Amino acid sequence: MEKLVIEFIKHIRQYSTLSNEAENAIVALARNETLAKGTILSKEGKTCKHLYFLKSGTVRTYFYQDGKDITHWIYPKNNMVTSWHSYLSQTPSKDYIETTEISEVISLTYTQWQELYTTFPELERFGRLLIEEQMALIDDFYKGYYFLSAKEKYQLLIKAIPNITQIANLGHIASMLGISQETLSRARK
Amino acid sequence: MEKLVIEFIKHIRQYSTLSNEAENAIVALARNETLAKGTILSKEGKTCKHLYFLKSGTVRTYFYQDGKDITHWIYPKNNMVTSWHSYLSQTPSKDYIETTEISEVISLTYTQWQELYTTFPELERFGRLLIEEQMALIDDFYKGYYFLSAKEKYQLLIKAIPNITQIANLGHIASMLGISQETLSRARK
DNA sequence: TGTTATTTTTGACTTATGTCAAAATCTACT
DNA sequence: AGTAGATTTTGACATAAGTCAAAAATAACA
Repeated sequence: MEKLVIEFIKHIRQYSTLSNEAENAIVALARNETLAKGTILSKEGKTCKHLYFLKSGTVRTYFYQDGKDITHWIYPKNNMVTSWHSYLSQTPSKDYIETTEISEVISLTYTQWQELYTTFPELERFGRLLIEEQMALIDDFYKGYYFLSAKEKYQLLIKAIPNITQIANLGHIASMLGISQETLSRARK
Repeated sequence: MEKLVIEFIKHIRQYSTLSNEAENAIVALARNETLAKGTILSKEGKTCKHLYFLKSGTVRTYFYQDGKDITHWIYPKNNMVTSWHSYLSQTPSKDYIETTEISEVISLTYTQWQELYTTFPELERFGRLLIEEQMALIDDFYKGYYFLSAKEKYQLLIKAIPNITQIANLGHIASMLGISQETLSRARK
């Protein structure tokens, strides 16, 4: 089990150089979990308190709009996952986060991170670079998005998450792209 | 002119406590400019090197898709502005940034910020909080966006930028929302 | 291996929004 | 104030994508 945290440390090291003290602090605080398929990590109305590192498995974030289940994003393994708006502003979430297959996650809470940021500047750097990366991805992905046809949207997603068809079903992918399942089915031919 | 930098310092102070040394460093590096309407701050193909604080005026970011001018976002005064993907990754931009009226901006370069981050932890905190705020805004704004009707999209924008009709014309707003100008014109009645 | 459940595809029809073009309104400058 | 330019609105029509429903394909499981 402890091995999982080491994977997370390795991940952080890709962003910022870690002192031994910072590493020890993270190892001491991090929670390791192996989660069954369908586990809910965060739900609507609750403030998302955790920032997760998904070591293995797949996670889907979704919300309900007019009673319909809309996929927000699908996260393959080795990604940082949370309900960004809720986590960053510590206000109630509109999202659900669920595992769509058996998954291993390492997590710390928002409060723990705030303390780590103050104590270890190199972790504050990690925090900054992490969000910057997410921001750059989003800024790029959605540029001109709504002027694309259903087919072009699908192609863009394939480029962003090549194995998306292996880790998510059509309905989830379609709602993530903002198109109907039927249209997506027709588009990919 | 120097007064402008003070406004920027005030802005930073809303995010992080500044030491005198950090404040002096920013004052020494910051560039103040008053820009005529239509000034291009960054263009397609070039790497966006500056992070701007828009003290007064209005800025529009846009790009070309199939030869059409698509507005990415409109920034009212007192906002931090840059071409996020290009600035954060220091790679060539797809965006243009232009003032749509006479504007005052204070700016530092990406390189300057990297040095400031390393020297002053409180500025690294500012950098982190700034990008976190942007991220939370985007995450919230676009949630379920493409399942909204033209009218609902417009209402969402009004909520995000109440004075948008004063600072941008219909065509710019429409392309920003991903709808045609005609549809927007009909929707807002 | 047969049966049931789930997911994906296909078909028929509807609709919101796009496109092109012209008219109307607003804005700015001499 | 009057003219030219830019912006917004209106009209007519085309079309991509939505919806509802059923069939086909795939996966799950006894």
